[in-house]
This record gives sequence, structure tokens and C-alpha cells, in this order.
Amino acid sequence: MGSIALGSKCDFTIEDMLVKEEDIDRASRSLKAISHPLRLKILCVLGDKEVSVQDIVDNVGTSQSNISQHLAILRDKGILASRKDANRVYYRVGDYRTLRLISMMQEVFCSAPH
Amino acid sequence: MGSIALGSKCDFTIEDMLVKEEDIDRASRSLKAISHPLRLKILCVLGDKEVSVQDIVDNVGTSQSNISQHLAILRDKGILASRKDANRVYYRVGDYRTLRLISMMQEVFCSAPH
DNA sequence: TTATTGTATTTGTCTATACTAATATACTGT
DNA sequence: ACAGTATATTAGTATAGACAAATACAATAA
Repeated sequence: MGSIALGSKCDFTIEDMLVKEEDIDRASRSLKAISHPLRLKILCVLGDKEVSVQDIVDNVGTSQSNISQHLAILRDKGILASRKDANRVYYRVGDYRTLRLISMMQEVFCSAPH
Repeated sequence: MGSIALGSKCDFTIEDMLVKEEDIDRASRSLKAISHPLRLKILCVLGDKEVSVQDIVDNVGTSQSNISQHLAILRDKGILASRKDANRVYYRVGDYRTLRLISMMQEVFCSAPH
């Protein structure tokens, strides 16, 4: 159980990196929120754009109620941010880190050529 | 629903990338497997090393039975591979892609300096 | 005001997941 | 063969998650 140096730029240990309970739990909560097929699809539909609930419903393909429930989960976990304009609510991916994670997952999981 | 070119190197659409149901479901299954605190911790304990069940139990900190069940989930979903040597079973992260995903998640979620 | 559209919330039900305790299996050493 | 150690499996229970249907709320249009 040691201190495995990772490079010259920093000298913290592997254990410091992610084995800290706090980080683990934070990551776990976020991943759990993301790891549902419909929610993953919502995130993909959003990308780096801002999209209304109605458009999300149309693109993802389940009931409005169901989408709204999933959006609430993503919003409550801090994955999505929302903005209300008149009659509609627009959602977007809340922070840069999550956006990066999504694109990284696309690299890892997608069968498309790259 | 269009074709948003991403760059000069490739001309596939955003939709092609991850909105395909098959990719979504594959990613979703993997993420679900990863998104449990104990399983995330197991992956962090493993890193790119090969570790015996006993050592995982000691490092992660729950019952042997519980660890074994989580290992089975990770193994069945193709996240982990295992090798038996005499009395013991050694686990490791199965493929390079998952290893990359883990380190990317560390970047995104970890509070440690980088 | 009433009707309409867009979104959110609540409630009930069904299924999946997590954990523990107990037991089984497999290998090793004597 | 027996005892001991390492790992896996099973069964039971408790909790969380998913979905649909109905309803509520908010804003606009008439």
C-alpha cells in the first residue's frame, strides 16, 4: 500500500486520487445518474446544446412524464442545469467536467469509427 | 436531425456516435456496473494491477461474500477478468478501454490536484 | 375568464439491487 | 483422509429504482 509516484509534475499517491470515500461517493452518485439508458440518451441529445423538454421528448422517445422524471434526477444530481423561458424549460449539461466525461464515454463505448 | 461534422478527420454525425440504441445500451450496462461505490472502489484498488480477492477484501472493507458478489457482477459484465492460481483468484481490469475510462473518471471526479 | 400548451409532481405498483448469514466448492498442507 | 484457507453461491429480506396514470402548476392565447 504505497505511494506510487505518477510523474514528475505531482507526487500524490494513487490512494489519494480516488480511494478517498468522498470522491468515490461523488463519482458513484454521478455515474449512477448517468447510467440509465434514457438518461444517457438525454445527455447525448443535449450534447453541448440547450434543448427544450418537448424537443427532448421527441428525440428520446418516451412519455413526457417519464422524461420529466429523468430530467429531475439529472438536475438534482447536478448533472443538468435548466432555464425557463416563457412557456418552456431548456436544459443543458451543467458543467464542463461532465461534458468532458460524456465525450470521453463516447470515445470508449461507441462503435463509430474514430 | 442533421449531420454535424465534427472535424476534418471524420464525417459521421453526432447521432451516429452515441444515439444508436446499441451503443447506448452497452454504455449503460457498463456504467451501471461501475457506478456502485464498492465496485468503483474495487476498480480503484485494482488499477492496472492484478489483485487477489483476499487483498481486495482487505482494501475495500466489506464482507468476503459481498466482495465476491460485486466481483461477479463486474466479471459478468466484462469489466474484469480473472485468473486462478492455486488457492487464490486474481482479478484485473479486463480491457484497455475500461482502464482508460477509469483514469478519465479520476480526472473528472477527483479533488486531488492535477 | 376559460381553454390550451408545456412541464412538473404524486401515487401506486412492479422489478431490480444490495446486503447478510449460511452453506457449498476448490485447493493446500499434514 | 482430514483440517484449514480462499472463493463462490444461495436464500431471505430490505431498500431503491422505473414506469404509467392521473393531477397539478405555469404561462400563453383567445
